[in-house]
Amino acid sequence: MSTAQGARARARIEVTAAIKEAARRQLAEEGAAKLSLRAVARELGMVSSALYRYFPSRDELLTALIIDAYDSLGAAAEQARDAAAGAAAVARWTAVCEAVRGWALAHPHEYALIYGSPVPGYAAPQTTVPAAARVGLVFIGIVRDTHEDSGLAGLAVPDGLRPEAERMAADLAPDLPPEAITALVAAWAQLFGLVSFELFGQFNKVVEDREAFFRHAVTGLAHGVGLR
Amino acid sequence: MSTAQGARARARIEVTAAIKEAARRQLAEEGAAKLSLRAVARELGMVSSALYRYFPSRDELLTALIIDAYDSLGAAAEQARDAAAGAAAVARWTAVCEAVRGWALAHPHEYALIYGSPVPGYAAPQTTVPAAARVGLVFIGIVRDTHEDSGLAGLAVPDGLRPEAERMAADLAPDLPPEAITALVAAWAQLFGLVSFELFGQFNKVVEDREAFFRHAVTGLAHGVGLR
DNA sequence: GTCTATAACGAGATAGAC
DNA sequence: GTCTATCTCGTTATAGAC
Repeated sequence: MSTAQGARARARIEVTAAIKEAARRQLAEEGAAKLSLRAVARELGMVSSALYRYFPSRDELLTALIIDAYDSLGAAAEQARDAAAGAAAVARWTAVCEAVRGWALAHPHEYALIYGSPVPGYAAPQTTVPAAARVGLVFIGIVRDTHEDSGLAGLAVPDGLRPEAERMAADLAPDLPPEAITALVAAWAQLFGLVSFELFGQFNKVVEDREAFFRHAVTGLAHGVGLR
Repeated sequence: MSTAQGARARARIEVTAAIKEAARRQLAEEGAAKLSLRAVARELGMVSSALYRYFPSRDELLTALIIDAYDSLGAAAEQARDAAAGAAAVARWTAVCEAVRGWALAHPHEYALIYGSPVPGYAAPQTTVPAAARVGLVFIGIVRDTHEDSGLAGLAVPDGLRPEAERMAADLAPDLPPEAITALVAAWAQLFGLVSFELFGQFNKVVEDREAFFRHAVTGLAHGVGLR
């Protein structure tokens, strides 16, 4: 009886994975806006209604893909952070940035799903938030280590932004100075600007040696958050 | 006869504009991936085959929308630059950045069309390049003015990036130092990272006072390209 | 209980004959 | 330019296999 349940549970996990895999393939070919349950079912030799045992709606399948993508990116970032554990703060920062870029280049359609244009008619639920936060937390961790260790350099915030900076710090990392959190959020957005421009074709005929360019740019971002 | 031709030409321009307008509405509702000539025709009370007199394919209609969007954004940037003509370099820089953000907030779907995920199965032709370059040229102009006037401050490029920096400078602005062009291209991508994060929902529950945050972040970008 | 398959709905897209 | 027949889609109800 327990083995029967185990087999069923295992089968369920496998089918769920197969559905998501097929959906990711479709994501690459048609884009998120055209993701269709029927096409996924067809590819798997199933009938569309059978998919509803695994995902209650098309939107929930999309949500699962989004969470998987955020988690995969987050894991890549965490792994890069751990692999660079002994290095200086700037080196750890750039290592994580390069892991983000590497993941994006390896998974362009999943990247577009989470950091590209919103899917019309779809609103991501709050369930995606923890997975989405993972990358950011890695960067916060690096800044926190430096803050506690050698301190952060050259950060400032104008008076007009002070309340918002304090609000963000209270929300995201109460142990860090508001100036650092403000710079961090900006650097976070700017990092993904660099990745998106490369991935979405904006650097075509502009930047050729993208790896060197990216490394230099994210080193600048590291300095911008007070790492030295 | 010349009046008849004039009227015909005028009608053609009007219909073309109506088609693009309807297409933009569809862009907002269904997204670029689902832009369909048939739906556009329906909205205009035309038959789909009639549209082919104005746009030879869906892709050409998309291209026209993309060029219009780039031109509209470019014009907004140029206007902001001209309006701030007398001000200091950093103020002119932030004014143009704020115009970019303002345009994006006012035209979110057109922004997604040009700076969001690529449309599956569509590749933008070279015809879009001049329009796409307009915003960038505004920023180059500000940096050039400062370079010629008071000079640029604190720019450097590592040895590994030197050849690429020189290649980019030769391509984009041979009269400017390669360090400045490198910083400028990075700032350009980072600016759109800030705008995209706000527009695509990444700042939800993170940044509340977006205007103040943006102003501070782009001031940092201005410093990053050597403006003081 | 858990799953898959059949059939159907209403809506919309599409292809082709006329 | 119009009409129609045939596709697609998400989703549900239902019946039966395991």
